[in-house]
Amino acid sequence: MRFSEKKIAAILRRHGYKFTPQRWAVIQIIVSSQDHLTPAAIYKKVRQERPNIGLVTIYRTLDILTKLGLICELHAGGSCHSYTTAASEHHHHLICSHCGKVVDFSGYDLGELEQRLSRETGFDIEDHLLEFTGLCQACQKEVIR
Amino acid sequence: MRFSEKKIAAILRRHGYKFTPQRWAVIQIIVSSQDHLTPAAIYKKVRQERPNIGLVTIYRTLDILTKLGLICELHAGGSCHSYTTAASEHHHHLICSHCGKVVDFSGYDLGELEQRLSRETGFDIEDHLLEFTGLCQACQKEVIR
DNA sequence: TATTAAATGATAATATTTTTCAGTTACAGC
DNA sequence: GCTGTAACTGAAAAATATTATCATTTAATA
Repeated sequence: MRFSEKKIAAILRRHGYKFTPQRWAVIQIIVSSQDHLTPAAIYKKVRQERPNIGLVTIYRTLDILTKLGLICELHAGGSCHSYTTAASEHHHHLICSHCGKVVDFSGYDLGELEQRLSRETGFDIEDHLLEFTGLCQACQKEVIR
Repeated sequence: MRFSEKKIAAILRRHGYKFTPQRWAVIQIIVSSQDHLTPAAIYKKVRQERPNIGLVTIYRTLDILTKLGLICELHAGGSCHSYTTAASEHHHHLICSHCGKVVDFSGYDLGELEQRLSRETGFDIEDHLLEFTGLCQACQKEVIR
């Protein structure tokens, strides 16, 4: 229920954004998809329900949703500029390189490594990106390698 | 000496590519830069020495060098489609979000996590991406937050 | 040195993202 | 419920980024 209409509306308003049917449509498409989608793919899907929506609105909405932490970008496996639901507060991704399916995982602590790196390099570390790619169970059967 | 002219020439030839002055120029620019560069930035720099080089050659060379594992793409901190030297066999990155400086690190083993994820999700994991972002020592002094 | 497959640069085509702006809409305050 | 207003939208154009095509040139081999 993290992405109920009410909840999303509240989050947007709390940050000074309006809750519009266009934004809601974009969120629904991303949340209801198992895999990650590019802006163009989201545009295509959303237009099936709202034929008048503009691509620019997609880009603007993706920016806002990313800023609010409701969705996140993927990078590994050449999937730059693809988006998926940000299911939990802090998490990492496991991406199927064949079907694009995304599985979240959390509970892995990089704190110790972060401290080691800080100590060794003098960096003040702010953030990190950890993603795995591979074949999901379903695709392993399908793909002959 | 990992990127001596002789060594690079040998690697290219071994894989059926020719060693051209254009390719050597691109490699030198990337290797001699502390931070990561976009194709456009590389183009601009290389043109100072070879004004006739085409942008297409940059793209083609980046593709080849990436395939050969001599350079690698960065992703964290909005730096998608930037390239840096692949200094060692297997390594991860620490990227300064202010000046773009890249520090490599290795010796951190994700094998255990990988096995846990494999077991829990059924994925056959092939690859991963681990990058940290933060402020390098020099930039910490400069940037007021 | 001659041969040839591969690489180059110019140009055009395509794809992606951002900007601009006039008209529309959500929503806070009445 | 209405109204005023700031925020949002869609269309079009502009700006960027990337890829394809092709005639010419070049590196590498014998």
